Amino acid sequence: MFSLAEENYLKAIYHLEHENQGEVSTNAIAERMDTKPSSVTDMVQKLAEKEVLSYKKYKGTLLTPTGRKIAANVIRKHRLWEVFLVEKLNFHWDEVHEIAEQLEHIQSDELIVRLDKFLGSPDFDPHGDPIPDKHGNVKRTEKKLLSECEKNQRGVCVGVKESSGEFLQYLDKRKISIGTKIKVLGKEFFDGSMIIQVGSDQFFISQKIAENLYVQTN
Amino acid sequence: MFSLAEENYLKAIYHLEHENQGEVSTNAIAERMDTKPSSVTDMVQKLAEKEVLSYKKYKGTLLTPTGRKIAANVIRKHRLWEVFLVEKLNFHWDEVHEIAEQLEHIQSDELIVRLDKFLGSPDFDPHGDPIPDKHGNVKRTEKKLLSECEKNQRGVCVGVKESSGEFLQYLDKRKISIGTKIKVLGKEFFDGSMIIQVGSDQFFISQKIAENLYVQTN
DNA sequence: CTATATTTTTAGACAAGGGTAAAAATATTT
DNA sequence: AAATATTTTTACCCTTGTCTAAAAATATAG
Ligand SMILES: [Mn+2]
Ligand SMILES: [Mn+2]
Ligand SMILES: [Mn+2]
Ligand SMILES: [Mn+2]
Repeated sequence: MFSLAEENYLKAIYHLEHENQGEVSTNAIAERMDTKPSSVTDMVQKLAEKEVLSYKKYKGTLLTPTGRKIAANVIRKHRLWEVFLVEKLNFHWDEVHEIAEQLEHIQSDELIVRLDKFLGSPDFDPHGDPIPDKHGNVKRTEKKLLSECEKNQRGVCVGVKESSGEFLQYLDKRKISIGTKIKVLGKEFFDGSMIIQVGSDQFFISQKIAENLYVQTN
Repeated sequence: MFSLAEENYLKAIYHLEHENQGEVSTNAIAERMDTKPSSVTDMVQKLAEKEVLSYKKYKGTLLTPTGRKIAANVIRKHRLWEVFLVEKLNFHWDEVHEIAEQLEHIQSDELIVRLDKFLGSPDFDPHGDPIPDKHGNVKRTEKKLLSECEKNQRGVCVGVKESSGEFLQYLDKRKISIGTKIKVLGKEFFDGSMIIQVGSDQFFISQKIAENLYVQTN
């Protein structure tokens, strides 16, 4: 029904819509997909024909309900496969994204029904991101960046914004993973750096770290 | 390294080489891959450039050792995924081939190492076909078609030649699967039909059935 | 040993997806 | 309001993998 390339466009536009709250520009898509704006224009016009997104020249695009559902399903598959890779094949959470990028395009509804059951119908992937249900609905949780927390606030790590290997490996070294409790002991206004407590360890983190860690506060 | 299309050609040629013991003709490849001879000529010339097969105009092709290894690895992945689908996701053996056709192209050596371990390093797939090892070596077992058996011979079902849904469903109805013991009670020379015993059931099978069931005799 | 049939290759076209360069539209400065 | 900068689109080309039609090579029959 939809080619690998089309699925990747829909997924990228879905994510950009949520990040930017509104129409998605041609350039934004091109940058995200690491391709050229002219290629994006072509594809977006094709997808508009197929009625999975609305497009007006020079005005940007928005997914239709159909398009959003297709995109959410690809993301569902991506995240379920990531759970499989970590939980069943014992991959580390920083090793699974590239493989899931391939697996998310396998076409078989029954496969996903069974994979989901096999994994115990997980709600979140190994990076703390919510797994859309079979109808494309996502349970969005209250979360904020650690950098938005104040001194003495406590939170539980629920996800990462960045998920590069380097960053995830840093978190590992600091023994931070999904579910880890974090307390802000101090915050430097000049550079946004913090002193935090993780278990019995206390250490310094830069603003760059704090800006890429999602926590749920109570 | 090799595209999905290229992998499929190598796999088809690998199988044809084993079936026909020798060079594989352009037409044979076209028929197997459900494509046109002219397309095959194009692809075969490209693969010869890449030195995964040898090709002389009008003479047919043979895989090089490199080509054979690549093909065996695709087959390894196909069969390991089939084991996964049947053993872990509880698919039926007649439902897994199409999905494995997609999964066999996922590119990640580490994934296959771990999948193999997760499955307990199986030697055979759900249809009784041997799984090549990581070097591309296949343990070929002594097996023959049930149609080649004589009256009163006993054998164990070790595989199927056909693996269409219809055939596998027929076998199910008759309670025949890999490992099932079969005894030939009678054989009709006129049409090749047989009376066989499976467990406590005795029934008639046509030659078409007997020609598509592999057994190991002792 | 020709004549015919079959197989295989070549030549040219097409669709998908992507790239360059230039034109057109929109945004931002002055 | 013009001038300039940026974004977006168009026009055209490229690669992969496919197809049709015709030409060339090989195999088969008389
Ligand atoms: Mn991912
Ligand atoms: Mn993830
Ligand atoms: Mn199969
Ligand atoms: Mn099989």
